[in-house]
Amino acid sequence: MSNDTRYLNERSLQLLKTLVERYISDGQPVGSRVLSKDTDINLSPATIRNVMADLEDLGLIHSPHTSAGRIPTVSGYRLFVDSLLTVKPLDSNDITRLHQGLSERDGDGNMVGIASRLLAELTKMAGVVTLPKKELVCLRHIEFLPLSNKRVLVIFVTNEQEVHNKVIYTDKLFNASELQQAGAYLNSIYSGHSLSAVRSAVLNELQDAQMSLNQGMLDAIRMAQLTFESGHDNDDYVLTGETNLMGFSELSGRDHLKKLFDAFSQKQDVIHLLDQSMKADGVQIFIGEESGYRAFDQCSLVTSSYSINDEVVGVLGVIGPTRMAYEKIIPFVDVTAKLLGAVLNPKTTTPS
Amino acid sequence: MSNDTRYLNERSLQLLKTLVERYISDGQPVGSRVLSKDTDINLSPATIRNVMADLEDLGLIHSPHTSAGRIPTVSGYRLFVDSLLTVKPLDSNDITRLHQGLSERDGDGNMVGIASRLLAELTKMAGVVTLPKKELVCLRHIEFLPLSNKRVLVIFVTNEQEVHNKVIYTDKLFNASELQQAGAYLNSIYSGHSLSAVRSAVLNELQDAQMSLNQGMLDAIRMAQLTFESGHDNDDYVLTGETNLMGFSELSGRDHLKKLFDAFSQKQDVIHLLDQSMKADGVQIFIGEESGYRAFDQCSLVTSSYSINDEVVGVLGVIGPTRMAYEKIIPFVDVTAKLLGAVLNPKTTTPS
DNA sequence: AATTGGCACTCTCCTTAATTGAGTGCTAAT
DNA sequence: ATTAGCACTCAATTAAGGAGAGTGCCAATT
Repeated sequence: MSNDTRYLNERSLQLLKTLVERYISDGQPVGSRVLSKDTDINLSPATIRNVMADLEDLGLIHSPHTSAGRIPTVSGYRLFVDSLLTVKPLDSNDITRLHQGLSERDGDGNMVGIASRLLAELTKMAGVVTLPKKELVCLRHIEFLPLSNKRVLVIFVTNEQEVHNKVIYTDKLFNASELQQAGAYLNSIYSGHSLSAVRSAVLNELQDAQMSLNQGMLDAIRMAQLTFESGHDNDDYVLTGETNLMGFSELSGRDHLKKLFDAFSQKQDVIHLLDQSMKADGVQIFIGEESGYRAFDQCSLVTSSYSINDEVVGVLGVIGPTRMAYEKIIPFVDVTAKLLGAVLNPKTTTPS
Repeated sequence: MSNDTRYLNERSLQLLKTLVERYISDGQPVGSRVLSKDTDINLSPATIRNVMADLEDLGLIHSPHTSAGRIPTVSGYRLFVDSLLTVKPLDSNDITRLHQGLSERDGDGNMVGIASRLLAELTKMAGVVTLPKKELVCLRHIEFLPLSNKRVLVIFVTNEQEVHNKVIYTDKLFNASELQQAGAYLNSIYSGHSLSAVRSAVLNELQDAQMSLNQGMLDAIRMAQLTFESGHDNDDYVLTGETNLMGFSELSGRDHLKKLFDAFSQKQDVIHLLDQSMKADGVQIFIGEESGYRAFDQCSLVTSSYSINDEVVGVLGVIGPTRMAYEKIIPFVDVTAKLLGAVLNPKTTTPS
């Protein structure tokens, strides 16, 4: 199972590379004959068979059955993406679409959702984007509107332009102008602070119960507490384009898709997987079983963390079949992550 | 093809009813033998075969092939839902879930999205909800925040608690307090008006160019125009739970699902279909080909319009296989529509 | 020593044929 | 009007027989 290139000469690697490329584009096990024609090295099928036997011994390829061609194993894919892949520059069409989508947003929706949709739409696979970490999301503006029955609609804006809203239940009845003052007060002291900073500051204020606070301020802080008290990020990520996965024959093994979609709605496993790639920055790839979750056995996940001001705040990526065009997807995910980071940054202007 | 009950005696109808029920629950063509055992009328299979032959002549049922049982035709289903169906009272669990979901909203999201998700989740099919008509959505609050590069983030609240946001591009640079004043001004004159009223009022103001307006007011009105100028409702409906449809074997005829999902993303046909049921109020049902769109051949659509203050403003519904449990879905859609209407109503308190 | 042609072998896929079984329609008996 | 009986039809399952693709190995070639 060693995927060390030491044991392989140039020619074997070249052959492995074209084999993987061929399998990715055709989806059929590739045999010695087609490989002999496809590659520029002129070798007879027999010779190629010898090489392939070696590659199989190393665990890089295997045949589904005696008389089929070979397909890459997970290790084979791994070697391919790590050492053999020639990444293509990003399609210029895609670049424009990305820029457009992330800067001119026409409809409702936050950037995270938009990014996810773009990933899915342009790759024709599933796109996933985690919500930015609370510690690094900063509050820009908060506002309260009265509803019936002591309920209050809270609207708050984070980072550059992410709008959130939530309904809270207050202890007493407030009128519109009281709420407006509360909002103004909170804006004056907390605007620019991270959400988690606001949360702990609020808790402190309430505990200390300083006499320097008048009733209105106390009410305001109490409302802030209700607003930020616990996960407004129940849904830790936004996943779109699941239906794109239906098109791939290798995933349509009946309950395979079912399992996959179940995993998506559990969220548990996906979150864990995405968390892993939070640590490293740059593009990371999970191929097939590497993820460790059965539901993703036939899938690959290409992720990249995205950052605000050089601090990693979230992860985004693409989920598709193992047999995906890595050379295009990798730069695509990379660029998207960078653009999303830029557009979320509250301090810089978005690149035009 | 007459589905007039005149031509059928009580017994035939009873038989048709149990046949449809049986087919809905089992998904298998039902033959004379099972029908003879299932129904309380004691009849031999032979007799039942005679009756079935009659029903087939009337176009209410048909066999897929010589030696299979019978399945209902579209007309058969139609007669069933129109005259034979015994609607079940709504499951009490579902009622609680609906109430919870539509009153306590914990996360982000607007009511339309929430309603759609509830429909999908509780019926295990696909849920769809159109956005309320602009003419009847009233503006409650509007607010502007500065972004970089002459861009302005607009946040506005409609009806009771629907939060929208949008980025507009202004002609000149505004600072935060200018924008705040503009918001205050617009709130004072337009709050409580319908969106379309605001739009036309704004246009008038700009054309008249009355001297009674100072520069700040003009700027405010100009921004209102940018905000409401054209469809912020590009996406005319919210569809969720598409993936639930994957589970139904009768839809999984390979490209059948593909066609269906294509239709969903086109939106065109779906919108047209939903518009039709906007006219009537109460629950409406499109069975199979009745919809007129090939993609929905194997689907039924159960819809109901929803109203604010007795004015129909939108439609919501459920999409599933023709073979669905109408007796449960119909009241479910009905209730959901009423609840959504209530919760959107800006003037009343939501029912606890 | 590396490469190649030749050949037997294996295994999937496709087609054809035979068997089974569920359900019908018709007819004659009740 | 209902029912039992019976011949008939047709999908679904199973079995068997190629056809085709690709391999592994060995001996011949460079």
